[in-house]
Parts: sequence; C-alpha cells; structure tokens
Amino acid sequence: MSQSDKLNFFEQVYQVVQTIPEGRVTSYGAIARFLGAPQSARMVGWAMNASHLREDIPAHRVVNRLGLLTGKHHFEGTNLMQQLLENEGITVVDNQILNFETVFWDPQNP
DNA sequence: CCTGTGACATAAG
DNA sequence: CCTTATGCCACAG
Repeated sequence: MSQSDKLNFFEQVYQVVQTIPEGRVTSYGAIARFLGAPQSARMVGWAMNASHLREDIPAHRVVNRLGLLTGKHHFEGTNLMQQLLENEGITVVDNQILNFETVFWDPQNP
C-alpha cells in the first residue's frame, strides 16, 4: 500500500461520525484524539463544515467538549440541531446538552 | 508560496 | 465569568 494506506483526514472524521449511535454525542476533541491528533480538533470542525458535501453525516451529534451546540448556526433554521438531538432523546437547554457525560460517546471506548 | 480562516482545546490573567 | 494567546492542520484565494 502506498497511496490509499492513509485516508484523508476528512474521511476519517466522517467514518467516526457515522459510527456515533443514536441518542449519543461526541466531541471534536474526542474524534481528533481518536485519529491521533488530539491537538487538531479544529480539523474535525473544519471537516464538519464540509460535512454538508457528504451524506449521512450526523453532524448534530458532534459538539464541543462542553456539550455546547457551537455549530448549530450551520444548520438550517435556528434550532434544527437541537430538534434533531431531542428527537434522539437528548435534552438541550440554552444550546447546551444536559447530562452530557451520560450521552457522551467515546469512539475509543464504545 | 504566503495569508486568512475555521462547527476546537488548553492555558493564563 | 470574561478575553487573549497559542497550537494544530487543511483548504481557498
């Protein structure tokens, strides 16, 4: 293997995001760390920004480490991200996920 | 090639 | 609680 042994960073992010089960969420840092770049969480966010180019990317399940819906403005409307999360049984108040640690899903420790 | 930008994380004051 | 600053890397222009 020479060229495809290492997938693009974006692809890796999408792979992980698609693995997030319903009713669960994860953080950019957790994904970055899973990919071996704990200090490159921004790349995850950047990948999510381009997630609209992909399908089946539940970006609403990815929030920052505080459980804050920092990227909700990238969804249509003003509360679509929250609606999607609540639709999966996640409670969101003031753009923040309640019981974040309870619904948190670690790609390295499912 | 260089610069700006970004849905983050962490540290410091 | 707040704002700054730094690191990290990919991409657009």
